[in-house]
Amino acid sequence: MLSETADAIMDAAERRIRKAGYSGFSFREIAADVGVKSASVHYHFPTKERLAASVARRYTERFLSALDQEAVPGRTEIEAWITAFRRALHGDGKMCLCGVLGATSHDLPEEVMIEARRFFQLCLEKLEKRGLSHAKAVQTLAALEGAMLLANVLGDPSTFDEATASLAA
Amino acid sequence: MLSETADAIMDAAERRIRKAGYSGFSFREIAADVGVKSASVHYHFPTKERLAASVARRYTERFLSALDQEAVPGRTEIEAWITAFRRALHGDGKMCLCGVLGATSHDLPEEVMIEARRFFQLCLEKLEKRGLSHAKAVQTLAALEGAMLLANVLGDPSTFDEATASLAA
DNA sequence: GCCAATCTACCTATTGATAGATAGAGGAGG
DNA sequence: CCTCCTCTATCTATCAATAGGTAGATTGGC
Repeated sequence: MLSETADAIMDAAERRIRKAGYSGFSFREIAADVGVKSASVHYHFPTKERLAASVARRYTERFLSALDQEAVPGRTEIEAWITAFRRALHGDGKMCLCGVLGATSHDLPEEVMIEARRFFQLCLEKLEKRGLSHAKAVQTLAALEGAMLLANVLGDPSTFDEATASLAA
Repeated sequence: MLSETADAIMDAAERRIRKAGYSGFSFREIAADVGVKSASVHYHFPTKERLAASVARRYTERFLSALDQEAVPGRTEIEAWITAFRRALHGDGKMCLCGVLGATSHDLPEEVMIEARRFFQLCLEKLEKRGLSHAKAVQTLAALEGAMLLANVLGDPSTFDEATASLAA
């Protein structure tokens, strides 16, 4: 359903949003990344708000499905979450996309804010479905997002492992 | 040493950065908030980079000194940290300023990135000075920043208390 | 007179977005 | 096979608004 170009646009937008946030990327930058003109980006995604919202929704879907694939026998549920977040951290985009968006939540266009919030709501829902209390689910997700933030700002990926070490216990 | 106007400029800049990040505010917006022209903002802070870096440094100083004031008898060290972060959350700016900046760390001008990183380094140093292991310090700070992020994006301040409930134990 | 502080006015670059032209693919009908 | 039409996807060119930053005049207190 999505053309090759639309896919490449979303890839470029995801990379840039994870690095610089919603107000830190432009249509022309995305277009240059993909190798087209900015008008072509508008053809596939009429507004910046819609582009960012589409990218956030795709990110959420991919993240939740990646989580399912980390659930292997002999590994606790929380270990699977740690692994999934660590993979997101070590990919070329360093931060969680919805973490970056969520940090400036009060300045986002509505559509984008809703998608960012949805990521966290679905994560909590999933954690609770695995038997965690609401409080424990919130604590786990906060610890994982905070660990990514610290690793990012300190420029040291091993900080993520240190920060999440006690979660598995 | 700092004029009244320079102070008001930093106040406005801090509010806007906490809401929208480094690329989410402009000299003209700050000027309008304060009630002067944008050229006057440039007079006090020649570049955007220097303004943001100054704001981040002041935020760090204020935060660390606020921490000291939360250290009352009969309250554990970690309870003081939770209280200090909760105060930052409930102020008009919802997120931790250095948390917002740190999320887009890889896109910041160098001076600003250094100040954001410094906030986290000093926080860790202080936690370790109170007897926490490095790992425990990292876990605590990650949990607090993550708790702010979740409360912010979910639009529910009580999430912060839920997320930090187990830290005091 | 001097100096800090503010102003008006402007510069160049970039922003998100739109209009309109163009090129090519794929049918439909003769 | 050929012509006409439509649709998709891209382009060029442009818009008004806003960005960060600068030059130079003005104001008012010491």
